[in-house]
Amino acid sequence: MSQSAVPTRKRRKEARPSELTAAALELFVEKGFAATRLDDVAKRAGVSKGTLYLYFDSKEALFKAVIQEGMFPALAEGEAILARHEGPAFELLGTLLNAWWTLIGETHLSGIMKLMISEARNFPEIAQFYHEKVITRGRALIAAALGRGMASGEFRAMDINVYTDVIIAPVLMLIVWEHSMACCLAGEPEPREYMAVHLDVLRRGLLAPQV
Amino acid sequence: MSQSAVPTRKRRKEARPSELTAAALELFVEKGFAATRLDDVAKRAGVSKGTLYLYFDSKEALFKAVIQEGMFPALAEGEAILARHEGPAFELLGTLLNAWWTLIGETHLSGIMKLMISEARNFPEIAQFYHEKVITRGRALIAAALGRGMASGEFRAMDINVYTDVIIAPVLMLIVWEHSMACCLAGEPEPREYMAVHLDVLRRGLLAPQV
DNA sequence: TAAGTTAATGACTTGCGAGTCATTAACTTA
DNA sequence: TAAGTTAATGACTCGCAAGTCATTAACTTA
Repeated sequence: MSQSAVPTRKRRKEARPSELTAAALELFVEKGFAATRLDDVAKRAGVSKGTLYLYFDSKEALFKAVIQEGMFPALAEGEAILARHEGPAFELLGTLLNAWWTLIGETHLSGIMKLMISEARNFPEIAQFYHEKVITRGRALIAAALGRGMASGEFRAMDINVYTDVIIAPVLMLIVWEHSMACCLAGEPEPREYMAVHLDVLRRGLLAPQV
Repeated sequence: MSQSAVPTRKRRKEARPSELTAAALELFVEKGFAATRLDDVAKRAGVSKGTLYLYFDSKEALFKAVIQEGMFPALAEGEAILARHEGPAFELLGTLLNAWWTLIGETHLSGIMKLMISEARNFPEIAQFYHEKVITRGRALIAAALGRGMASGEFRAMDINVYTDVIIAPVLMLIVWEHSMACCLAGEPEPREYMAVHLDVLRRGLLAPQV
């Protein structure tokens, strides 16, 4: 008997957790938390359901782990950009928004945002955590860029908090859209083009009138 | 025995369907489709689960009904605004966006948008329907305002399709936000203020330079 | 007011999926 | 290579919620 084709089970204690959260992220984003079967998560991670329970106590614990993973490196990179940037504040703003798209929007991490929006009301404590540790921190990046431009007179006077939200919204919406209405994307603008237009509107909308 | 307090059952064939879809909308938006129990929907509509099945064949049929209800009157009103408006295109744009907020954003109808985003990938056919009949039609309103302004020279030249999406995004995001991260809304700007800032950025971002 | 019609009920069935655990087999080390 | 350790498995339990249906009671009309 040739048992050469039998996929022998392997012991890979280190790799399992991240493989499981990655699989869970994909399925949670696609189907939602409640509609995702743990059997399917395990299968996608190439493992049995029993193994999943070796690493996570419950479905909710898995969810929490999915949310807590990722994101932080991207935020740190954003903060590094902010710290090292010299030159026009509008350029900084553009760099930050583009980094956002490159580091999060284009990657699987973007799914976390859609997932959080869908499930926030079912997991208020996790939403709270996410709001404090991720959203607030991300928003602070944009607010800092606006503050810098206002201080230097490059931007006109504005209410930074409100403007920050208005500036962030199209980027978030783009991400959310790609994870939900992806089926109806024919005729939609390319993300890059969309981002360029957004920046274009902002340039005219934020800059102080030339003296 | 005083049975005066007993809530006697009433026969109200006409009113039931809309009461049931209204209850379902609230719960679907709050918990998501899969996590909502039909017992709870029925209870909120003041009816038993058996009654629910008198009017809807299945949970999915109920979902479809929820999505199909509403929205159309608001779209019609938007189209009426477009048809009757005379004067500056930017004013038209502002009127449309404000009407959007008043007729949808502030009402329960706004939940449909969040619901659709959360569930689109689980119900592709319904997402398709919603995209064609609602989104496309709503987007056409904004696009028409932009077209009018460009034709008259009030707005500078632009790619109308892309700009339409960028303009709509903050309004959608505001709606979605209020239905998901509502728990963390302390310190967030008021919707009206947010809308005003959005329009303010647009005014400067869209208008052609004064000659 | 009695007979007929149908809206409404809620106890019941049933299948599905979260969580368990005794067994297996991949590694370790003596 | 044999004994010991633990990662991995998958068949199992058990509760929950979708969907059913025989019964009840609110209306109708003769």
